[in-house]
Amino acid sequence: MGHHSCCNQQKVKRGLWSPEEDEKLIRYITTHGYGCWSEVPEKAGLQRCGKSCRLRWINYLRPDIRRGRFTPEEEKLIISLHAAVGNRWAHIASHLPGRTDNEIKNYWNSWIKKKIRKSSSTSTTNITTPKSSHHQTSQIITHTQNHQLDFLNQDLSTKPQIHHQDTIFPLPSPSFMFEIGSTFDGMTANNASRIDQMILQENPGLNLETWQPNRPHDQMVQFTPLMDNIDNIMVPIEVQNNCGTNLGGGHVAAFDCLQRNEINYEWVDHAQNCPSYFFWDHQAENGEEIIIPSTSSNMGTMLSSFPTSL
DNA sequence: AAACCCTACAACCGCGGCACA
DNA sequence: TTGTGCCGCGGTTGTAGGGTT
Repeated sequence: MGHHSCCNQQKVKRGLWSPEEDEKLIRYITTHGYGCWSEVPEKAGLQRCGKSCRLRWINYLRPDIRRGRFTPEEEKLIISLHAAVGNRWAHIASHLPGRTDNEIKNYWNSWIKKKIRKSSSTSTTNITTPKSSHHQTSQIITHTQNHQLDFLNQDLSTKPQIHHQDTIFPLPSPSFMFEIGSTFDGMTANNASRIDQMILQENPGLNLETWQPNRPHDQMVQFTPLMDNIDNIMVPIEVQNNCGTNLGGGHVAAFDCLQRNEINYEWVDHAQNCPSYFFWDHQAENGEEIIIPSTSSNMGTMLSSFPTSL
């Protein structure tokens, strides 16, 4: 027998939930919570297995669920996220408040069907199903290294919320900045690969002087994510000396325009082929950057405390 | 009016991962 | 270290209800 023999017991009811069953479950969960799902059916007086109760509550009964059609914004977000992470429905759902993984999965599957039907009924060339677009995106992710997408794997529920009106560069949507090239101590740092255009959209017209007048060689680029709830965007970089020799590579975190006082680096020294990390604190200085060495363990802490945009 | 088809979405199933003894 | 129980995830199936023939 497998893990869930409880669902095969004869007394356990299956299939659609009746309004009476819903009422029992709602009454129980709202008064007792749901610490242990396996205990819920008995305590709530239901002839169901705990798993079925959990599913019913999560996907249908919980009060913060959002019903109705997906908005164009939600649809765009789903498409972007799916392009980035594939069929990780729970992860995609975590970016859409009130929507469940099941709902998004169902929506996507019907959307796929529609698209396939549409494309097969029109042209035989240039057919693009979501599956093939995902394949293309996977190649991009591999190329730019998976680390660049670490921000997609974070639990965003506990992140501080920042309001748009606080931004230094007023934009209709949250934005991030990072250096696409900079010069320091006779070395240059460049981002090693192009930014995934499906995830970030460049905002033209940034005033560099406004950013950092004492470092005119720096090239700052401002990007707006095509998805909400993004923080900690990791951009691959390479550093060369003034002869063009590669000194190392790693990732630099793009930093939020709203709180541009933190930059995190993950750095791999090409000569020693070992990772080291440091934290670049802009707030502690007066126009001078101070590099504070740190360990890989507190790197994780810093990344998780990276400011969030909404 | 009845049979059939299609679609949306609710619900189930098996599996992997985790916690704990 | 291993076994067990549980949770959560993603794939899949079932079903209600509306539309079409």
